[in-house]
Amino acid sequence: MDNLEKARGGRPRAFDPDRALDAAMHLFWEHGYEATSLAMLREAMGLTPPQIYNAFTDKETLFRKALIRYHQTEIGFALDALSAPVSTREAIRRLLLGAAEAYSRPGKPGGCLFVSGALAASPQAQAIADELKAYRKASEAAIAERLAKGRAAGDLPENLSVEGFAKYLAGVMNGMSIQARDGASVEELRILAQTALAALPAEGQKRGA
Amino acid sequence: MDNLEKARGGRPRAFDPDRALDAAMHLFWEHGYEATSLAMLREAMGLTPPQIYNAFTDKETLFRKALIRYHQTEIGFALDALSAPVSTREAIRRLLLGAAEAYSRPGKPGGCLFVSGALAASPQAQAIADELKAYRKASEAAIAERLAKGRAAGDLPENLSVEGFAKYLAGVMNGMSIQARDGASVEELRILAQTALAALPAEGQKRGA
DNA sequence: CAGGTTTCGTATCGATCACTATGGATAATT
DNA sequence: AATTATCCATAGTGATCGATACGAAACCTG
Repeated sequence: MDNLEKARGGRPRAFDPDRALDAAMHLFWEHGYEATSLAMLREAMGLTPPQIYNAFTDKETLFRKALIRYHQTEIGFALDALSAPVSTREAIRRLLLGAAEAYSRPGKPGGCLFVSGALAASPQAQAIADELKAYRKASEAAIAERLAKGRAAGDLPENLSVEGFAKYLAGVMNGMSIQARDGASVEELRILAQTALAALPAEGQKRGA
Repeated sequence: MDNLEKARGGRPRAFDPDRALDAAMHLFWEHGYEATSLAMLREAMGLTPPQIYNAFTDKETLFRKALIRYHQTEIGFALDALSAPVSTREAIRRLLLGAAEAYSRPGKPGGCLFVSGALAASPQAQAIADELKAYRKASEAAIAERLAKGRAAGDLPENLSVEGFAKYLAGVMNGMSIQARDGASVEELRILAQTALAALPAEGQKRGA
C-alpha cells in the first residue's frame, strides 16, 4: 500500500512510482486537476488504470501526492530565499527572482501548480480547490513571517503592515504565474519582479535610533 | 438564430436570453468553463437543453457570449480608468482600485472571469484557454497604450519600459484576482493596490525642461 | 383559416468520465 | 514444493458528459 517501504512479499512492481508521479505532476501542472483525465494520465505515466489505482488509491490522492512532490522538487527557491541569512530586501529579491526562473523553466509547464491546478473547480472538486488555496495561503504566511522577522530586526519600517505587504508579494507571485502561463519569458518575469521590488519601503531605522 | 434581432415568425421564446446569459456567465465565473456542466447551466438558467442549444448554439459559443457580456457589464472600470482625462498616475490608481472593487463585489464570484474561466484546460478546451489568454493580453496592451501616452505627455520617465511596466500592472491585477478568489476583502485588495502603486516611478520631467 | 416557421417539452443519444471485478503471473515465506 | 501476498493485464462497470431527434405547440403571414 505504501510505496516508500519495501513490500515483504508478492510480485514486485514493474514501474518506478516516483517517475510515474513525476509524469502525473507535470500533466496536472499543465492541464489542472479536473481537465486531466485518467486516459491522459495512463498514457503519460505508461501505466494501466489498475496500476495507477493500486499505487495511488485514486485520482484525488494522486493529485495530492503530486502537490507534495511539486513542493519538494520544484519550488525550493522559496524556502531558500526566505530562510537565507540575508537582509529582508535581499530575501524578497531572491524570492521574486526565484519565482521568475521557476515559473518559466524550459521543458516545464509555465507558472505554478498551486495556481494552475484548480483556480476554478466543479462542486465535486471543491476539496481540491480548497487544498490548493491552503498551499497559497501557506506561502503568503511564510512571506509574512519573514517580513515580521525583518521588521523586528529593523530591516523594515515599524509601521509596515506585514500582512498587507505579504499579500502584495504573494499576489505578485501569483500574477507572475499567470504571466508565465501566458508565455512570458524569464527575462520578462525578471523585469516584472524587479518592478515589484520597487514597492519595497526604504530600510527602516533600527529601533532606538 | 441571432437573439438580438426580433424573429419574423414562429413560436416566441419563453425566456429572456439576456437573463439566461447572465446566469451562465456567473456560473462560468465561479466554476470555470470546463467544470461548469450543462446540468448546472440548465438549473441556473432555468432552461432545458434544447432551449440552451437553440439560443446559444453550443457550450463554447455560450461561454464566448458570456465573455462578451462580462466585458460589457462587469469591468467597465478598466476602460473608464484608462480613458479618463487624468494624470497617468491617477489613471493607474483608478485602474487598480477599480479592480479591487470589481474583483470582490458582494454576490459575485471573486476575481476576474478572464482569469478564472480557464487558466488550465484539457486539450479539447485549448481554444477557450487561448481566447481567455487573448483577453488578458488585450488588457495588458490597453495598459501599455495608456502608459505610452503618459510617457509621451511627460507623465512618466522617458526611459521607462512601457511594455515591462504594463506587464507588471497586468500581473498585479491577475494576482489580485487570485487573492480575491482566495477570499481577500475589498479593503485588503485596496491595500494591495496601493502597495503596487508604490512601484510607479516618479513623475518624469516634461520634455525640454 | 391554411401554410410556414420557430420554440417547446420529453426522452434520449454515443462518448467519455473515474473506477474496478476477475483471474493469471511473480515474488518472499514456510 | 506449498502457501501467501502482491501486482499484472484484460475487459468492462454505472454515471455523467455535451448534444439531439422527435413531434406537439405557438406565433406570423397570406
